[in-house]
Amino acid sequence: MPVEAIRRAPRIDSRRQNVLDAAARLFGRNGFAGATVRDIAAAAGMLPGSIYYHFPSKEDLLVAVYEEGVDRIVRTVEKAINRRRAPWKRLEAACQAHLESVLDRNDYALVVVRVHPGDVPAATSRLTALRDGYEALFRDLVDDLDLAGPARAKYARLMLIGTMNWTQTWYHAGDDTPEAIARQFAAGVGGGRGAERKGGKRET
Amino acid sequence: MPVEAIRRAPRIDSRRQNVLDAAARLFGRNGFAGATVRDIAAAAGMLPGSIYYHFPSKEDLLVAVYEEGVDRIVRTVEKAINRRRAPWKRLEAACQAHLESVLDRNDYALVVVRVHPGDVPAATSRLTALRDGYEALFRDLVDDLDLAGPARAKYARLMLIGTMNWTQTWYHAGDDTPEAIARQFAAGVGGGRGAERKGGKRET
DNA sequence: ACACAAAGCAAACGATTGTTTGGTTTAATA
DNA sequence: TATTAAACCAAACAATCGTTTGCTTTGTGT
Repeated sequence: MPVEAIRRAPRIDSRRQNVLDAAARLFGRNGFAGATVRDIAAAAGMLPGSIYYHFPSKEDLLVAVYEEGVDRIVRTVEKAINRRRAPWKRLEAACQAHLESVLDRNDYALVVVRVHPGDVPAATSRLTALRDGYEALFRDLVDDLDLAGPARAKYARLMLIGTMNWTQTWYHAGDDTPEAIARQFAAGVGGGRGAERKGGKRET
Repeated sequence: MPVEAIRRAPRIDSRRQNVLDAAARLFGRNGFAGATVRDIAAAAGMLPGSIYYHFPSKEDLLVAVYEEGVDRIVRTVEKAINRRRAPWKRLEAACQAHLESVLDRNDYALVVVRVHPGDVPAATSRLTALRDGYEALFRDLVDDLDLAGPARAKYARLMLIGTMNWTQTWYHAGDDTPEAIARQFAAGVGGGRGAERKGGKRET
């Protein structure tokens, strides 16, 4: 019986999640280099040094936030598309879910969108892999459409992801709802086909 | 006659441009907070303090780079579209010019794409205005198309700009040429209409 | 050749950076 | 209640940050 097995139950009110939330907020707003450990600690209600009880370094903290960010978007999008069957509706639902994550200023989603994997040299490949894993989700969605050729599918996917992640630079409250924007985007790559008509029938 | 008029001719080999180039390189690669004055000075071949002979602050240096960045893209795009007459060809040429600026790792273009106006609080409105001024160029191009309604025109513009600026996150050497990508993008928002066929006739 | 401004060096400034260390509080277990 | 690990504070560390200052070099017009 290993010694490590003898452990107390962790304290209920662990503030690790507070640190993660604060870090997500500041990384998402100011980027990796622009957010300081002191800012994060203050936002989490503790002193700078206390951060290092929960995470061994600033970079590890960023990776943890990034992982949870990808995890949240994946879960949100998967839940949205699991309720649909028609390929175009599934894509539209995925776009809407993604856009809501980004446009509601969801801190974790902003980190994934804003922080470049290259900003953290020691974790570049890890962050890239996470991002690629998420985008594979959209690859499947787009491949299920009946687009004219694999090239169009590839670029439809790239256009959608790029377009959606760029919304944070121009969107502000009062603009169209994420739902309306998602419909426009999906219709955009659809090119007259697909799900852009609200209650319309399918094309022949 | 004002005293300031009595000035010598500036030295020919002024290294102000070297500083700008070095700053563009590092701001574009590492962002504003991620690039240090020392790095920039070293890349320009001088000591950190010497930067402040040419620019009063790091923020002013960023603004200068950003201005030149916008200026370069505007000139490049305008030159590209002035040779075309057909609206779809003009849009396609503009996209190609923009993409070449970004994908050839043009340092100045990267700064405009990467640095958020909000990263430099003292100059946010200035940078936003510059960016908006450039995007107005695309507004005109898209409005000249015969898209179904102003909403579609607006989102076609947003999709194009977002998509193009996002390419830097996935593009690497060996991928399709900027020309091919531009054609795909323009065809994407065109939706079966427009200039996606290479030597094709215009639609009726 | 001389004067003078442009351009840059050398060296430091105080502030802030990520991080470490040792001690202290808190709460759960036995 | 005594024990023990979890969780955090308090204070500092060396390094690096943007920036300033005083002095020197470089080049150009007269």
